[in-house]
Amino acid sequence: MARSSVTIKELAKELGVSKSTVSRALRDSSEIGEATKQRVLDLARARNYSPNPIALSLLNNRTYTVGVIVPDIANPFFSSVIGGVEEVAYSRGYHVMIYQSHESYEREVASTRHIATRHVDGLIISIASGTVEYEHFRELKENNIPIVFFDRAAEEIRTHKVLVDDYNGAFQATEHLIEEGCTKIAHIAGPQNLSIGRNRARGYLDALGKHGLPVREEWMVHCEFSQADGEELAYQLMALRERPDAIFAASDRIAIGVHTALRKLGYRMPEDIALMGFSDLAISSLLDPPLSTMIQPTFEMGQQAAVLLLELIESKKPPVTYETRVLMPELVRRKSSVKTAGY
Amino acid sequence: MARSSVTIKELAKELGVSKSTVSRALRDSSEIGEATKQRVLDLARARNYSPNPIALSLLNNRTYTVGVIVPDIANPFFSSVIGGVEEVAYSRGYHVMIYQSHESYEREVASTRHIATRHVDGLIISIASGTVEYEHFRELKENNIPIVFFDRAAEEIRTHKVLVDDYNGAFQATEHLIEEGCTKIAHIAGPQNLSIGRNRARGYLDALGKHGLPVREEWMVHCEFSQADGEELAYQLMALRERPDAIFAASDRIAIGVHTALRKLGYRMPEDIALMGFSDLAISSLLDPPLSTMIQPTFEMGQQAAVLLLELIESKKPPVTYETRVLMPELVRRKSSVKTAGY
DNA sequence: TATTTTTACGCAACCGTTCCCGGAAACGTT
DNA sequence: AACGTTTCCGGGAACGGTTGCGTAAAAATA
Repeated sequence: MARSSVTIKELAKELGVSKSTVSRALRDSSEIGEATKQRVLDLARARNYSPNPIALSLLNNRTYTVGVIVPDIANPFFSSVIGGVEEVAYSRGYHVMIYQSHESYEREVASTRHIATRHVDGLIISIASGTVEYEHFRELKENNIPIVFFDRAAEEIRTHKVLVDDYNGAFQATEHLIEEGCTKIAHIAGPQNLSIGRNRARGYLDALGKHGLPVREEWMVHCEFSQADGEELAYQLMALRERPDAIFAASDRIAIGVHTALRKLGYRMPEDIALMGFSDLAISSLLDPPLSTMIQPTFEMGQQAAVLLLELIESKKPPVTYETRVLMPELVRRKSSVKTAGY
Repeated sequence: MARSSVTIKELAKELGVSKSTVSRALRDSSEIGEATKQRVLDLARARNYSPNPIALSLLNNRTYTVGVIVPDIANPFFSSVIGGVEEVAYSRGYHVMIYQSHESYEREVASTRHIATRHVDGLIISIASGTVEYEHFRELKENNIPIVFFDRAAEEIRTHKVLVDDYNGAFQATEHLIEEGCTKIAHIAGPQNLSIGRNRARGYLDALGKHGLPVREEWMVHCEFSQADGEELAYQLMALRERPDAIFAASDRIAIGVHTALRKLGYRMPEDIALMGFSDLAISSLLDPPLSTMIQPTFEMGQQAAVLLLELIESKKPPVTYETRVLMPELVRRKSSVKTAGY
């Protein structure tokens, strides 16, 4: 099946002028007479002409397309970020190609390489939890394709980054549990090869420290960002001789697993044990009891990432300094953690 | 920022041969001597050559890209379909560009046009609930860009379609409620301008008819596929003088709204009232009680749509006849509707 | 009126690749 | 030795645009 749209050459032949004249008339060049300019414009409109973007790409080595790689588009966190990216990209004439890494290093590398050969103008990415090597990002940079990281960044790659202040968020979350009167607070941490996993764990530890609460090794466990792992670890935690009176999960996915486990075990939240998640999942408010969590500014994160990327793309020379923007998550108090009156 | 990769011309100059020779050697043409072929291949590997896909696109009017337009990528139904599309597309060397219509007719038209000018090889789409005009699809067909619809199709456009048997699914769902002993079954239907809305409503009505149950006008209401609407309408239904003893919601989203309302009102499910949704949302199993629903073969739907589209793209001439594949949804019995023992 | 300037357009190269066509050298055949 | 075949490779057009440069005609100036 072939494409059929009108070309400049056809317009030119029909009007009896050269294709350069048509091209210039279309771009409203000053060196084309008013009369011919009108004739060209009229015919172009009549024939419903639109320039071939592929030819343009070939000419100026630009595709007006940005690639986005996320672990999973079904995750509302990522789809919301993508929404933000799309908004600013589309408004500035760029397309967005979305790739999924499915948390796999191999697929991330494959997608990155694909993007490189596809001559995408730039890449916005949140790295997969399985990624430990960053060579594929260096290759991109060597090809002069700018990158912006969001949420999960490769620390050693120098480029713009848009992050959430996971440390502070976790700190706030933990402090909230403390304010609710909990003293034996456990943490189910995320993968420690991801900075978000490490930072949330640090925030937890420092909050405990600030309030002089004990840090017990057996109360701090870690796993993948998965519901199944969360449920599993909740059983372990509650089986301990010294039970925690609160669990702070590093993500809502984990927290939902914990939630399921606690209900199965017959615990009441928050009376018996308080629960907090991280990164609002929209499902979280539907649970019974609804889950307290840290809301992340996802849409805004996408917008900012896109703004930074387009800046890189459109500037002639590499910037002198790279920027790291840090956005603040916000505490949402729901029933799973709020013991105090008034709720 | 410019791209930097090696071109055929550069390889040719370095080897002292013509670019046609290099091109042919790379494609392993039989009319190039073994010796030169090796030299070319070696240098190409050393210089890390990869052909410029843009130039290729320009040449044969192909982009090896398929567009996908869905109302909302955050909806697991659609993201799962996209997963299926990606799987077969990638395995056959195609890229996938994802667009969101956000249920808006205008955005759907804009995306469709965009896709047309972008010279995508084909389009896979599930139309927005706000779409009533199909002119933009005709334009695509005029440009010889093949389309495959999934789930929500434009009936008057002749092309391949992959649908779910909504009629039968709704029929099964309703029959299931009847088997559980419900006799006063209400239906919250979806938008009636979408075939999936209409077909599910028909399935509901016919199941009632088959079992000789009354069809009461006030027990059949309709709204958008939204949680808020579902909650709203649940209040209305339960306020009726003659209360239903079961509600079949046309989608899980609606059903979740109903679920919330019923709990707020103090009803027990399924004892006081049974509830069924449609199109498993993954959240549905986490509700208390878990929601019965009709699982849709989403991933498979994506695969089939992609297979059909690639077939259209790669065949020279338009097919003599267009195919409509109908996939069967599957009943999932959960607590919200199962009164009988053994659960 | 002769000369210079401006206006308005065409020619051709270019982006990176493929492919048709044509031709030189090496080879095989009588 | 003369001729037809292969084998192997280069030239150049084409895809659909943009753009630098050259130039004829028209307009402005002397």
